[in-house]
Amino acid sequence: MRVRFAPSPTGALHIGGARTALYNWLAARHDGGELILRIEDTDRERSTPENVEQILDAMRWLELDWDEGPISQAERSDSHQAALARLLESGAAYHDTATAKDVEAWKAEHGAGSGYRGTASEDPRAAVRLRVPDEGETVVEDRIHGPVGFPNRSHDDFVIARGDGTVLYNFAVAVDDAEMGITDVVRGDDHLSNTPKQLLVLEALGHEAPRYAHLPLLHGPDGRKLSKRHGAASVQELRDAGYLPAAVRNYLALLGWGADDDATLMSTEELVRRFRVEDVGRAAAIFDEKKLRWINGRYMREMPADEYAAAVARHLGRDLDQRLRAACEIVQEKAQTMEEVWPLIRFLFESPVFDEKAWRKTMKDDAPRLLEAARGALSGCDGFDAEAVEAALSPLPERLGVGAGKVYQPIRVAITGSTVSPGIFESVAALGRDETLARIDAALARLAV
RNA sequence: GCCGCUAUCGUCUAGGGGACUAGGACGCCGGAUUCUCAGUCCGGAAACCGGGGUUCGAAUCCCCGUAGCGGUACCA
Repeated sequence: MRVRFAPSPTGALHIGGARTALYNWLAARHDGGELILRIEDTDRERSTPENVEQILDAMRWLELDWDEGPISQAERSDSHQAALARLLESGAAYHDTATAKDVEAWKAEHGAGSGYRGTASEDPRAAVRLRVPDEGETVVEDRIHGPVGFPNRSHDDFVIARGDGTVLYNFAVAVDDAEMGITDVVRGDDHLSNTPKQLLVLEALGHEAPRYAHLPLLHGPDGRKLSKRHGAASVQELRDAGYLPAAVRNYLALLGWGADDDATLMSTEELVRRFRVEDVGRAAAIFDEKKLRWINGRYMREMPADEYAAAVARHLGRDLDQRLRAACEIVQEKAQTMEEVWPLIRFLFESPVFDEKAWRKTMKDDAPRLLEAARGALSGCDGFDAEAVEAALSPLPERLGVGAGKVYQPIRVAITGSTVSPGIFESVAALGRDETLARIDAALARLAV
């Protein structure tokens, strides 16, 4: 099996494109086949090196490797020209000077259901059209949709090369897929209507057609086509939002495809083993970040501690020192994304910034008494790991005759500035005795004012 | 307009004529775990687009609507 992922470099790789890449990759790896990366850059305007690099970047981040390429479609123009010449010579294609307006006029005369048919011109600088039969239909044997028939009569003799001789997408794709020995084309549904044209080109050239599978499109939460308005719509945005590549692969795999036993969390190895193109659904799916978050959280919690710490360090752009390791230990159970990590551990690296609302809520009249008691217990505490801290603090509520929250929340606010943090014992232990006492003192001073 | 595709809880889906009082997951709501938040555990609400057929029987098959989407470029 030889499959290909063939994006056009028009900017960042979108989630829909990422899923197409993933499905091709899964199909290839499942089958022991090859994945070819081809860049559809025949539109010179939009195809910049930066845009190409963005796609490669996204692929690498997703950890989807390819076996051949990236191959520039534009650089295959010699092959395209040769194929074009053959069609011109055999009469399967012809030069035509007709403009869009001419085509429109022709249709007005012949009926909207009839495709345009032109007449051959001697002008070598006219666009080239492919002759489409008037009778019969072209059938796409799609692995997901089943057979889909298109009446030939409804297709125009479509343009395959511009007046300047450069070829157009539907022609280039057909030639490339055939010449590169692609056995399976797996791409978005938006290409289903293009497929009969490519089939017509293939037939005119005498090439065998690959198998086709058209994936349902991905939509945004409003049911419309996915775009920037929908938040994290590109792979780099997903990365910046703190998602893990493995979690993204898992989630994307589930968008349009499901294991027969409804399994949700699947390792990449499991996805490779179970994925089958013919099991992909037919309806468009909506990208739901909530579920991605949940899956991501599961992956974050299940990561080995070392790997987790390394990933956090990388995301934060910080050195992985002892302090960061300690921070990771107390936060791993809590964060759903990498982005959520920093706010929870920040207090270990910087002085607390007091959230005034939190302060007012917790620092009530008896706060000085409670903080003094906590301070005393902690300063006299034997050792300072989480167990020791718990042993020192846990008798306090009963001794002071108040609820546990009454004692712990002021401490939390004093050391973190916020009412939200990792567990209080772990947080205090990670901060260390000196700093904890200093922060409690600072809070006490602030209260005295 | 023309040519296609699609249609099960809010979302992702299971289902492929009787096993369906339509299952699972996310989300949501409620409860528990009372150091916050998160997590975890338990429970709950929540769907077969509409109308015709076919059949003893339809979420499952067919037709017609409707809606959404795609193509209809000398874009990809």
